[in-house]
Amino acid sequence: MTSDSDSPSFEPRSAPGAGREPLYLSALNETQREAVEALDGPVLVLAGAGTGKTRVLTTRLAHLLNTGKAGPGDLLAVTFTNKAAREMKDRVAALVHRTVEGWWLGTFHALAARILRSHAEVVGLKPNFTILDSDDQLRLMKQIVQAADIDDKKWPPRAVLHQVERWKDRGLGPDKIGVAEAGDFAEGKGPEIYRAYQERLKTLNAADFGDLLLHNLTIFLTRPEILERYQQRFRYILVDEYQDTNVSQYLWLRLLAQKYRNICCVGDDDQSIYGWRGAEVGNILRFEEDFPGARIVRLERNYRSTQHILRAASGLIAHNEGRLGKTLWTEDDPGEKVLLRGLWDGEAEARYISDEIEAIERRGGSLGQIAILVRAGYQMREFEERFMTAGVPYRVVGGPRFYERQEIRDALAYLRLVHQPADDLAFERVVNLPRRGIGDSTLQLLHRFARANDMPLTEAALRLVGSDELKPAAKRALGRFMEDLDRWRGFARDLSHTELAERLLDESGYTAMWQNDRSPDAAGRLENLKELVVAMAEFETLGGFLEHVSLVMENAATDSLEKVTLMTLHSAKGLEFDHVFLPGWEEGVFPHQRALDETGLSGLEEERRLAYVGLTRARKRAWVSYAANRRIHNQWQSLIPSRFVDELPKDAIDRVVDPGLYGAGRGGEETDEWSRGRLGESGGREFGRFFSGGNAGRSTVARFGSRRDAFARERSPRLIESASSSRSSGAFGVGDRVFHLKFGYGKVTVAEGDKLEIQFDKAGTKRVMASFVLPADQAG
DNA sequence: AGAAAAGCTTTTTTT
DNA sequence: AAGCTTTTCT
Repeated sequence: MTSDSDSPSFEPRSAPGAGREPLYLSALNETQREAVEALDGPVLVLAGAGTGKTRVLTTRLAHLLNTGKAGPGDLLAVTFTNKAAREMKDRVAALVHRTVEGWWLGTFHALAARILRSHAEVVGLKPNFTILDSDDQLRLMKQIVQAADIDDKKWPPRAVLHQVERWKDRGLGPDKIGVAEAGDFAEGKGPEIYRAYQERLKTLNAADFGDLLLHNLTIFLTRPEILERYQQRFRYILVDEYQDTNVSQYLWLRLLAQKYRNICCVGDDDQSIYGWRGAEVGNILRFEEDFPGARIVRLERNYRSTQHILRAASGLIAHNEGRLGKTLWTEDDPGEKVLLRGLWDGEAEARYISDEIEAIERRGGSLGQIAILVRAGYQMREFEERFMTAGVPYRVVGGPRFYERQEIRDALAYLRLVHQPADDLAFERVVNLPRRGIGDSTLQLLHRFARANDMPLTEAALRLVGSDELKPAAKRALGRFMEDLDRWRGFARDLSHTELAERLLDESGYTAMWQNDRSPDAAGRLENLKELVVAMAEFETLGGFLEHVSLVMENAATDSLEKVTLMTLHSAKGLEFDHVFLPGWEEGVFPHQRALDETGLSGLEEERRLAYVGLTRARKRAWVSYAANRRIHNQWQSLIPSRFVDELPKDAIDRVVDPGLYGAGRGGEETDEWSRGRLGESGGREFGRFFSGGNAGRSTVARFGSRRDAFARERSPRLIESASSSRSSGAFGVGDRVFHLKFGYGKVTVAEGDKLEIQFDKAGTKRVMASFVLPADQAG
């Protein structure tokens, strides 16, 4: 993953302080070494992209242990993502030749959850509280917003939830929201809604992500003796990606570090890309104020990219104001210039990139070293389709997640309900799934009763079943469900959690529901349910498993096959690839329109940092591309190149623009010249103003839907025909023999809707679209 | 009650 | 294009 993964191994026997210095130290450059050896006192490491940040962090941990200054139990190491936590764990384990299980090394959220479980009662929770995911949060907020009697068209629950989360990110509880802060948001009812939301959470015995940190702060501030215990324990604190911390994470760290002041934060202000989630670059800027006498170390030597790539990235980021300022340099070759390409439309762009990929492959490049980094998830589809038709193996990182699938969430709801009876959100989800004859009217009654008595739905249900409030049919149905629940909770005591899951899914009729379902994806869902039970086996307890699910929502099983990686720029942070493609550099797409509309200049600068992150992922070569036309929300729009395109220093790029773009007539060179002139300096800035001007944004985008559709149909009638004709010949299933024009005969090994994975007799395993293959017996 | 059909908005990035 | 909500039909 990182360039310095080939670091020399840690040598436990090269005795500390005994003249000969450990190998892991002499492998560092001077500044890295300075950052590693400054063990005591506050240290801020400003680590530019590709300067060996992870190596510094892991070596520092090893060094702390090796010098005997600290044992594993004295350390707190915090990262942002699970990916980063896992990488640090792996690398530290390799460095010190021992397991790191049980260490306080993990994400902010995981560590805060761990602390909160130990002191839940301080904030009115039970230790088995549920951690809500965003889906649960939203459903909860919907209920609150409806009850608050405000116009939910004007104040959609989504937006309200977002605001509440921002308050939480800033460490503000409902009582700290003043009138000025509340403004006229949600008709001035912001604090009221926030308070209601928090009360509901408490009734549900649940916490959302923001609560994990916020509750920690409450515990630390109201119970100094508890804080003291943790301060004492964590003698040395390390923080990764410090530029992404929000206020409550910052406060959390500051409290914990207050006693020993041995805190080392590593970050890069130029890579701060989570402002929308409450991250405060300011945290990095004020480090010196909070920790007077802090040592600042700058890592500026880049070991990853070529000179041209670095120059392009540096030139771009130089357009931002308010940076701490770093100058990356490298001793690497100039390398190839960044290739900048303008194309007709999104389809042409995808085709161009897949052609380039095949060319790289022919030159002996490895697919695993190629990444396509997009601004937003919806941009991925175009590439997926292209890669499937071209037979380019690819993997999507951060795509639809296993634990977010409907059937998995349903199954989890059953488990949650057994584990934590007050989990109303889980109750609502499964009470009538499969159908048990418990309909809306029964549920409404149930809700009203629960609300009125401030009790969880389960308890309300029990009471109602014991009364005559319900119609006999509903009473019987609900009664049976409650009996079932009771029995399952008994299983939770007596059986292993995997057995529990199996019986639960079976006896609830949930499995049967899918077995009786005739829709094409039912089989896949049943498979997923089996997989879920298998995944559970890796955990000791049901609670442990549920914790994992809510905190580590990640994709299962990444195979080791060589594949092109497709992901968002955000999830690419911290990774690197030989070849990086950056498509979709158009105004409104990247920088994203909403970033400009909602946060203006600071939003734009964050987008620019995102571009910087993208470019600096590349080791050998980077491609930037933009399309003149693109279908967005099912409408064709014509787009102009991103302002970032013009901010790339001319001497670091090669620019090729397809003829006929941007309204010019047909023809090669002249058109090219025209676009260059037009899009350079003044042109680009002029266009840019339309978009940054706020309300003007969308209206400047030309629309020509029907004309373009006709054009597409005219141009490729055969493609459309073949697609529809093969669809009529029926879907393919696993095991079918099929024929593909390019790859010949093969057998279907995986079928996901119209995406197939086929084991070809001659060409190996490929992923292709169903519309491009025929049943083998019809091929001729 | 429940299913099917017909509108209607929606889409940034993630722990 | 897809998901969600509302309406309509059985």
